Amino acid sequence: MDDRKLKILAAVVDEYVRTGEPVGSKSISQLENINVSSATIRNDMAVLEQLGYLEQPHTSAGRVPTFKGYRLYIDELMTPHDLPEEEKRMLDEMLGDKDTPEELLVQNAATALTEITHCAAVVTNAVPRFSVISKVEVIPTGKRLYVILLITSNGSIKNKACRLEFDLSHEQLDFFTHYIEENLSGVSVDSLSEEMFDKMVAAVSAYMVSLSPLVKGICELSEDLRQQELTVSGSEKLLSCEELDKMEVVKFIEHKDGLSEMLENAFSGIQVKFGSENDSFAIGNSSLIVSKYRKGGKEAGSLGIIGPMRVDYKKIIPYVEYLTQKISALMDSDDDIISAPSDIQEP
Amino acid sequence: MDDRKLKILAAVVDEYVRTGEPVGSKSISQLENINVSSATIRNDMAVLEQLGYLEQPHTSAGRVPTFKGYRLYIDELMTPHDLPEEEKRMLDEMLGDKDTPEELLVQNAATALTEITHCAAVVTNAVPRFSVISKVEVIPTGKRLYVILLITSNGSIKNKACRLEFDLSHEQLDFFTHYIEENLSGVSVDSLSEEMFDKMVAAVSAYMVSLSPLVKGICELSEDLRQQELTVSGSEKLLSCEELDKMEVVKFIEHKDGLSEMLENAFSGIQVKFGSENDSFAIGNSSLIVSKYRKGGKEAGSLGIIGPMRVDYKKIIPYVEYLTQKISALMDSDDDIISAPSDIQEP
DNA sequence: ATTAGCACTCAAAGAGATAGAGTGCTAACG
DNA sequence: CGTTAGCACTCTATCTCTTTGAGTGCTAAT
Repeated sequence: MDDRKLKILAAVVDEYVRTGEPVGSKSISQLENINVSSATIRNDMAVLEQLGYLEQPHTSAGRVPTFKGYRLYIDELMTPHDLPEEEKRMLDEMLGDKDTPEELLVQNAATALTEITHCAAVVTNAVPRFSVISKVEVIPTGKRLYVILLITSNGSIKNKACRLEFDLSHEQLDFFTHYIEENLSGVSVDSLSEEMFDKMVAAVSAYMVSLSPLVKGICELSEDLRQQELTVSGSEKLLSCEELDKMEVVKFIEHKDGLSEMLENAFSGIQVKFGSENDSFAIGNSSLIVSKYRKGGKEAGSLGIIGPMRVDYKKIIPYVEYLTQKISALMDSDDDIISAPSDIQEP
Repeated sequence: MDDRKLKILAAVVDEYVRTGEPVGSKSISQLENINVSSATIRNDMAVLEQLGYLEQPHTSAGRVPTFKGYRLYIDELMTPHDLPEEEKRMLDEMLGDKDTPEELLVQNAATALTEITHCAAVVTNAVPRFSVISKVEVIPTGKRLYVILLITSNGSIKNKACRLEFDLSHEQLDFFTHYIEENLSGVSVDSLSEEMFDKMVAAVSAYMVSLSPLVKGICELSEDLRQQELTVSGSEKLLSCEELDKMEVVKFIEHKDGLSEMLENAFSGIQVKFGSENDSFAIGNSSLIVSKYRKGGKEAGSLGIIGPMRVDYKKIIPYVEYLTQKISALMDSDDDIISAPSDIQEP
């Protein structure tokens, strides 16, 4: 593979991304840093086509990059733009600071991405896998009705109402609260399991059968905590994309088919995947640009955009990269929102 | 206005709703309960057009109802279908029972409506205007960090983390909890106001200045409670509608322009409004079918669908009507989920 | 190895031509 | 007088045919 051929491939991708039309040998020859005639370019393009990097929509049309062509361009040829300082400042402002709740942080990042790229943004929340349960409270609020409050060290607070068969006495509630505190306080969210709660139901039932709904309630709350949530925002932008199949987009908006697999399989660092490469993903001709953000050095969630394959990678990749780095930084400084249970001052 | 002409107008609407094509005099004359020739119908249709009830996309095409035509059809001509018992049972099942939280109830209704009608569903939550605050708890969860828990008699539970300047002693927390309990317990959500909280901040600050963030936190939670929330679900269905302008639909999905005004202006009972009649609403050629549900005899929120003007009113209206009635019934029986504070058994 | 020149291809855009659904009007009918 | 059959007329949708032009591939010259 000739050096000039690579240059031509890059030029074709750039031009196609810019105009959206198949690009011909003439328009390439007129570019600044190309100093060969259109005939030479035609020959090279024919070779690039044979190698599978370009294709023609039909004879006598210009060339369009194949996804193999995009792949080479992204992995080897492209040099991403630098993000100007003022852009960085703008993004910082949109994101929030270290006091911004984690959920809001990724949500803000998603909003920023949709506005800048005019594509759909996709984010997953940070599963607080490595945070621990710092407090469980059971608060009576009415006839046989109790509210369970579950708080983790990373600042998630979940609540749930729970109706029992009988009212609990002061002692019964005390017993239960102590039991739960002893068994769950300081336990990491990741190690919570269905079996664990089954055991607790058994233990608690031995004392008083009608307590078991409370344990079940806590179990359900902990499931909420562990759940990886996938949010796609601005998906309506995909409908304005000429190159995406409307039916496929509508289906994707409804079911988000294949997206979580795509994200799970991604390794760290910025990454670009094409709908056509992966048959579990619903939208052909689409491109997914994602990166994972980290918290405490561990992967915590993903952030990126879904758009047409013809998208300005040079421009968009730096945005996604910067945002994930920034989120990682903010989440780490943010680790001590709610301190570990040992520090809690009991009233 | 001739009786036969009305019959013909109704037939045109029915046919147009069924087929989606402009309807001609011949197809009307072949209908069962029409016993005049196509020529007669042609004459009548010409009159209906002059009166503004019908229009022709172009000469030598059939007629299509104008929105004035739809209006007359809906208000006077149409007889809604009866909802078969099995449909009612299915809806009952989808909705939930009296133990289902109110939010979920309306959300289930929205899901049911999108599935049945293939239109977007719109719901507003029940603002718990007439329910009262039954409990406020402040729970220490870490260094200078407190979680506020606000519970109302209708079962809403809201929480919020709050960071103070200093840690509170047992006595200080006790003082605060008692003060809040005394001033808010049993107060109706509707009567909560900014000024009220301003006074409380002043009173509490006299005791200890650094308590004021807690009051502000409670104030913010109460704002959450009072907020009317508008949810549109299944809005992607609108994009499959031929007769709606895609750009307008996308704009609507993004901003929900004019919808809350439309809903606020609605009076009780089932109601149909057209996008074309109301210029604040974003989607031309659209139709909004809503009804308000009630709680304790008072209007509590709205429920309905947004679709193209060409929609099967005879079929859909009974669904919306039945669902609002059912929700009203469930919400009333549901009024005592969390009993008033006097009934609370303190541990 | 590169380039100019030229014949060739193919989609997109435009120009008629045709078919058919539906109308409006007129004259006949009960 | 309201209703109806008959007929000429209109207008769109669809098809085919032609034209246009961008872009190619090949060949021969540099």
